[in-house]
Amino acid sequence: MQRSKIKDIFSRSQAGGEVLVQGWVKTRRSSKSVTFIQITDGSTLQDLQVVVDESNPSHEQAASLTTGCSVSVAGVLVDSPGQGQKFEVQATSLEVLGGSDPETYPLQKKRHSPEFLREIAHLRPRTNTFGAMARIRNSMAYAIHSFFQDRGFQFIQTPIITASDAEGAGSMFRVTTLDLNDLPKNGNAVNDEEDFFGKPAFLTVSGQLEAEIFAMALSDVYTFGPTFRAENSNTSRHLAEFWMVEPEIAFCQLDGLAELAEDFLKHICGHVLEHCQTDMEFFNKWHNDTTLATLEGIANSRFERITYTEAVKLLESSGEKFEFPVSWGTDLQSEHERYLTEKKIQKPVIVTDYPKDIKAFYMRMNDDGETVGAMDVLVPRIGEIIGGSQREERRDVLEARMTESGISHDDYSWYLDLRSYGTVPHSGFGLGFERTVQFVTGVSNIRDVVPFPRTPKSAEF
RNA sequence: UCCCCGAUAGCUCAGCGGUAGAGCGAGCGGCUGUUAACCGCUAGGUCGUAGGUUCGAAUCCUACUCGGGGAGCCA
Repeated sequence: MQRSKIKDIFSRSQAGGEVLVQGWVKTRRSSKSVTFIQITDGSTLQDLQVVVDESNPSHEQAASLTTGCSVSVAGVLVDSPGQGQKFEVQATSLEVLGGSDPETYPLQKKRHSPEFLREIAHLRPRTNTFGAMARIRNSMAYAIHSFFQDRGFQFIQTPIITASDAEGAGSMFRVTTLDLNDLPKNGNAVNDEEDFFGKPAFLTVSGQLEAEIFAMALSDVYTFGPTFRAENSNTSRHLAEFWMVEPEIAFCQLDGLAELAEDFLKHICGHVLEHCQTDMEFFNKWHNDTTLATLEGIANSRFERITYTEAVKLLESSGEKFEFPVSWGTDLQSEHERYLTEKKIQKPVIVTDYPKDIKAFYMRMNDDGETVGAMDVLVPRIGEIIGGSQREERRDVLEARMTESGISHDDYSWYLDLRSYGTVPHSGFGLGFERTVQFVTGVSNIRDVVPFPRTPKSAEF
């Protein structure tokens, strides 16, 4: 008989017929005459109840099952007389595939703290929370690809190892094959020529600059892959290794980019609401009872658009007491972003046109000579979820900004070339995948929305 | 990296100068359909690590390690 996934069993319109189900025991409840086993196979949050009667030759074995055992059960799918489930399986045969010593198995049939589960990251996918998280993460990754594919974007694979070391997005991890206990020296300095690539190499902090290369040939492109930041950031919103989505669009200006960012977030939220209903209801019930309403709000509301200058005025006239004072020319603090998106406007806000001195060299200079065509999308709870800009396409202006920022024209001659040969207005943004999963699920710590979190002083598994 | 808080049984926590406690989990027994079942009994701890104060330290002090909340950097 062919194995049925539990998700498919529950999507049947009626009971009846033989089924073969295989999975892991969540809990078991036994009385003298009957044993109930809840099993999960990860296809859905819902457990399947298997009933083993006293008359069944496997009853003794069934009654000794413990949490974590793997089983293969054949039986008849029947309507469940009990509360709590539509169908159940009346077992005809039961085979234990793998035991699970209850004295040492760390998962119990009760709630565990996220901190404890992180220590057993090889077993936490078996929990309700982490299983639901993995399914939603999967569904969101699918939604990201389908959004861009439907719009004719090309998926570009940018390098993970890079020799560019000044992309302006934070400290980088060095990649080397040199013997750290016996470094080749050139005088007092390390001789990088002896390293694998003949020069220093690093893990990428962003695929943006390389994506721009392809946007200047294929028009609309995106990257979706791992990025690395060696910042000593210890917060619930930062990882040293995380995934980022970076579209880059030729012939597109800042307002078009804002439209795309809004459509993109709405598509992801809509997709999750449509395809992950059971898992989302679980998060809404156990983790954050506002997350479903927030997602529906996003899917159905128009994002607010304000300039940085307007945001500063709103904050100054708010009457709110902030720890950090607001003044034109300094970056918005977390508390300012939260005030705007949670209190003042109460939905996602796209803030544009920031002062040039607090933004990266590649962002396009506005006509006022003071601000650049930058764009941040702020959402409740998380703050900045998307950061992007129109790129500076004028070679002379870009060169001046690079000089100002102390960036080598020689190292980035290829980037400048794009402005010499058929330059066009273009724009792009970056979206932190894990922050988006955090936002969607309402899970408070970013370490719990990624299978194996990498943070300062922690790289287990 | 900075500020605040924490670390005691497998898990979640109480105890806060005088010989270590609970709930859950686990083990054993019971229970004719249960819903993270229920009832009874049992076992389980060098109180994060290293120093110090004291007649006596889980409890007070110092340092370190790890974790949480917030901040900075950012996605």
